[in-house]
Amino acid sequence: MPELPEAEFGRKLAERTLGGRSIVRVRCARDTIVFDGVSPTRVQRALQGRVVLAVHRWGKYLWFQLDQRPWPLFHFGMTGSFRVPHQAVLELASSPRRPSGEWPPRFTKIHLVVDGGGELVMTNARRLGRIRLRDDPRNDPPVGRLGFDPLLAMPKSREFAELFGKRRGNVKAVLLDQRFAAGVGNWIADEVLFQAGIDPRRTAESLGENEVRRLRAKLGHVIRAAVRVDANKARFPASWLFHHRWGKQSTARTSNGERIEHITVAGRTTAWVPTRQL
DNA sequence: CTCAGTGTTCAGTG
DNA sequence: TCACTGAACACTGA
Repeated sequence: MPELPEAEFGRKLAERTLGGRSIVRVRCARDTIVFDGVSPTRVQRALQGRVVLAVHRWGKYLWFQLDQRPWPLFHFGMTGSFRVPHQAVLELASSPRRPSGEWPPRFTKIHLVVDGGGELVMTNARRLGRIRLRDDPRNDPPVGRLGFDPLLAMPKSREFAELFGKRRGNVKAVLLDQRFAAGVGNWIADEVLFQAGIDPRRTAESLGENEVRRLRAKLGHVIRAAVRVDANKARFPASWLFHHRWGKQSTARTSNGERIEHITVAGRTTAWVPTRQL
């Protein structure tokens, strides 16, 4: 699930559920991988009794601003999400399948209950997600090493071109590099390049001024559009590559009938349209 | 049964 | 320092 729009949806969900509340109960799974550099017990102690003042996001990372440090820092990996007890509308947006009746859900790593009865869990089936504690999540690593957040702090055109100009390697690798733009993942990178009409294998230095401007504009556009619909894929515009990219094989076509090809770029499966991306 | 996958990090190489 | 590759992590679903 998790690229910037999914993380932003999780942020809103957490803030709506926990904001201004004090945490009255914490249950942590015994998981020594997802809890990274800190025991589940220590996380439990750090959160128990604290007030959640706000929930913040940078790129794909989320953290709680509490009335006392350290603060918890979350990353969803490839399969994680924040969930709250059955709320049909929200479930639709966060999980494509499984109406799921069980609570807490399977693969729950942390389960929070706040005063007033609100509840939130983080699930993580594949265990590539992480829960950490940080004194200053925004500035400590790993968040401190991230580049700009395209939703919160998109650089002006000129600065964007400057940052981009320092990069080597192919343009898709640059988009995926979290030290450049925080929050871009595989499908967003492909979608942006598709809409900008740029071949993902092109080197960064081969792009002209107009292409760099287009790249910036589409990056902002794709992310804002996905955030606007709470990362609900069914509501992404019909023209997006996203809906067709998994057609796999030679049958995959865009809404205009153009052939979609699958290749490996920057070590990731890449869907692109050779007739449109030059 | 096998393999790829909406991610990150690290080791090794050039 | 930078960039690239491959592997590791863990598990599900095609």
